[in-house]
Amino acid sequence: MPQNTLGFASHDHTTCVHAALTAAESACKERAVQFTTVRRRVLEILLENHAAMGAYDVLARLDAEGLGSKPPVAYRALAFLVEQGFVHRIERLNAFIACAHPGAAHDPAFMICRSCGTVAEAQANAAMDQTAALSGFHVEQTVFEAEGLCPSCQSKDAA
Amino acid sequence: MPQNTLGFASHDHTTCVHAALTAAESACKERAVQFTTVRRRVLEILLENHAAMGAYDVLARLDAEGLGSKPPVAYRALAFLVEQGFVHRIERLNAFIACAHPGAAHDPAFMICRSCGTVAEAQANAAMDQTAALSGFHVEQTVFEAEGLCPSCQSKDAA
DNA sequence: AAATGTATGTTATAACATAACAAGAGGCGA
DNA sequence: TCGCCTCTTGTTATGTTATAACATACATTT
Repeated sequence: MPQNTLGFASHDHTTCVHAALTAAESACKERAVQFTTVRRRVLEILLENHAAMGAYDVLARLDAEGLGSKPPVAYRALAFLVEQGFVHRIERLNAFIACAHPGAAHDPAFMICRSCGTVAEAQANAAMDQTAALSGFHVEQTVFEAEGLCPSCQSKDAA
Repeated sequence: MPQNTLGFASHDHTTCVHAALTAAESACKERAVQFTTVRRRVLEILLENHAAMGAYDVLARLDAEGLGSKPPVAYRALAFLVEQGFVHRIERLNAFIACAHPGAAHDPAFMICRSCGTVAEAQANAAMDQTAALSGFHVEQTVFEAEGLCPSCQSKDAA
């Protein structure tokens, strides 16, 4: 079930950011949870360049804006955003990235370029479920990450 | 906590440990790399109960046996074993587990029980490669981990 | 012995993450 | 209004995971 890969292609960024924020806002209203200043700002920071950022990188930004300076501030906002599905955690990098498919139910997969650090989100298929079902394992969450070289870094390698 | 289970089934543990050590030993000979005391012992520790262990847990064991007490000792041995394919890293748990299919070329997938902590290794299919190929990404390594409930913990849940 | 390559020992610190408790802000019923 | 409840944020302190950097040891080759 392949999908588009925001990460390696250019796009209309302003529209994309706006769409993501709007989607998050309305999802919060619907679920009766609060889209507070800190939470909103963290999502905006992650959306800025679609990069995977460590919790402490996010925290540094918050601190610069006077929104909090202690690790729990960042971790709590990130935990909220991950819970709500607006942000994904990249285990391989101990980092976080804004969801590229806001609103859609999904089982994300990531392609991580080891050279430039770009992370692209794709749609994983249900491959794991099959395997798991055979052993009676009940899957609740999946981590599916590939590390390698993105198209642009492959070209540079060849040069 | 199930002990001496490979995945979610019991097995002939003595034979399994012996096979894994023998396979590692001959692979090292073939590749002209050294299967030193520390490296061998770390693999043995991980094989003992097929559990995923943190680097510091492994280090505690090494320390108790006088084989080293500082983090780099454990991390270096683990890095070697991962490089050689005798051990896998579980990103989700920041932990390490002995390979359940020594010698076979593979692309491992893991099922992690959030209740009892048991980790089972399965064979991943090439699902990611397909998805990645469409975007021109060159996959070098994959992380494929599922978290959920193992058969035995599902039963307990129902009770 | 000197040079080389690989492995180990050690110090120090970086990087990532959370427990625990205090304090504010807002809603809501008595 | 007051008191209560809940959610969020602020802060201290610490726990956990990981690596850089440099020193030493040990075996092999020349």
